[in-house]
Amino acid sequence: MASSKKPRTQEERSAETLARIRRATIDVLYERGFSRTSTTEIAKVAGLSRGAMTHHFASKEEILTDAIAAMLEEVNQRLFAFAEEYGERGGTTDEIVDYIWQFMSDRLFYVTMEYLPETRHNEEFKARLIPVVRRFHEGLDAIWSALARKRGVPEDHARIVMNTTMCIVRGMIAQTVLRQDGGYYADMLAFWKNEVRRQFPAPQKEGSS
Amino acid sequence: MASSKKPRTQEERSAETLARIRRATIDVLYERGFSRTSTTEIAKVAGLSRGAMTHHFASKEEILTDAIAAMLEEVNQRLFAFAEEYGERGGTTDEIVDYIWQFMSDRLFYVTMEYLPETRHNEEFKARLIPVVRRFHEGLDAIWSALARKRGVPEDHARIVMNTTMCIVRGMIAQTVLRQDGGYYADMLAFWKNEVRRQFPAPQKEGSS
DNA sequence: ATTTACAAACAGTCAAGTTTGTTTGTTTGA
DNA sequence: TCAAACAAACAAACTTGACTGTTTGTAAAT
Repeated sequence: MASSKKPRTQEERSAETLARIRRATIDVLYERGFSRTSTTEIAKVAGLSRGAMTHHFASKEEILTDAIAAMLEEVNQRLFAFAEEYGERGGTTDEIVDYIWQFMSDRLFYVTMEYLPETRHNEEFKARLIPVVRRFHEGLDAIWSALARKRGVPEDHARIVMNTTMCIVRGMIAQTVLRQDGGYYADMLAFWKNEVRRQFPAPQKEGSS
Repeated sequence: MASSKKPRTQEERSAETLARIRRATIDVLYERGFSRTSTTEIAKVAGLSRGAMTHHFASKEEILTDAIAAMLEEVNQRLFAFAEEYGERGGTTDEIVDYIWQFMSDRLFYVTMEYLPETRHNEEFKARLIPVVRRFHEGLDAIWSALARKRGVPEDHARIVMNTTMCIVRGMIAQTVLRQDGGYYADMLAFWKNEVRRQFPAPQKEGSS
């Protein structure tokens, strides 16, 4: 019975364990909710002992903020990538709205709703998250600024439309918790896409109406 | 040291105590957050013993759902009252948006954000809240339907604009938790009021553009 | 190339503090 | 006198942080 485990460097072990903890934390947050999220459960989902976690993190709060920050950073990566690709390609406004709706409703904002209220009651928690959230908004800005330049729309105005879009999507996702009705949200999204299209007139072709 | 307490009927005592518990529950929920809301704290804020609460409610969950339902019912009352008064008077669309923003950001949606995620993980909780939330939306519907009839706009369309407005407001309030910037939200609200105005052309006068 | 010493990574247990539901006792109104 | 309204104490269950011990990798010395 030779051990089938390949030897890994300490750094690799550490990095992988941290990743496991982060993933487990977000999973538990999403599936069980903030008030039910215990370090015991996180360790179980991560397949680790609680003692191992105390080696990597000093407190529960540190585990949470680290996991959330890592999650947002990852979203940022994808956001900037999309912004660059989109800027070169010059896509439609509909596409942006769909993209935002998609990645927000795919767990991101549900997880956000779990920890967001905590920041109202925990200054440290809030202080730790504000910088990553700022970066998140820079990522969004990159997308809409690219669009604004292409369409010759003032960036200030683009920013307002962007922020409004984000708020609509947040509000819609919040509502999905108590109201499940696909058509309802589809109608609203369609309506909003129409409005955004109006705000960003297409430069040459692609005007469908 | 004669007791200065006036004798009250059992029903009065009971009703007042229930009201105190409800108020305290919402207060604690708003100020301390869902995960920090304990029955001990609620009792303290209500100025009651925990034992007294167990007489009125069988469980913590019952205390919470009762308080939340009562809060929403009270909002509904005001909503329907506004709808009636507004319908007779025939106010502006700006006014509606302002009104919604006002009562949503005055604690209502902050409290909602505290308990909303819980409904994702607690079916009983959710089942108890869905009917009151439905009534809440009927109240909103009453306002916008009144407007739609006055302006000769299809009610379906009014409903979409209404729901979008609600979602924007929800999303904005959620964002205020991590971003405080009065001007930012003022600009967005102004932009949105403009959009709503476009969707509901004034019947005769009051066209400002 | 081993051996040896050390630090990082991990597991498991314990005690202190909270929280909730229950139970028992007391006061107030019908 | 009886029941509702309230108070207070209790027990069981959780959760967290701290502490102790074991394994795994690293690097220096032989």
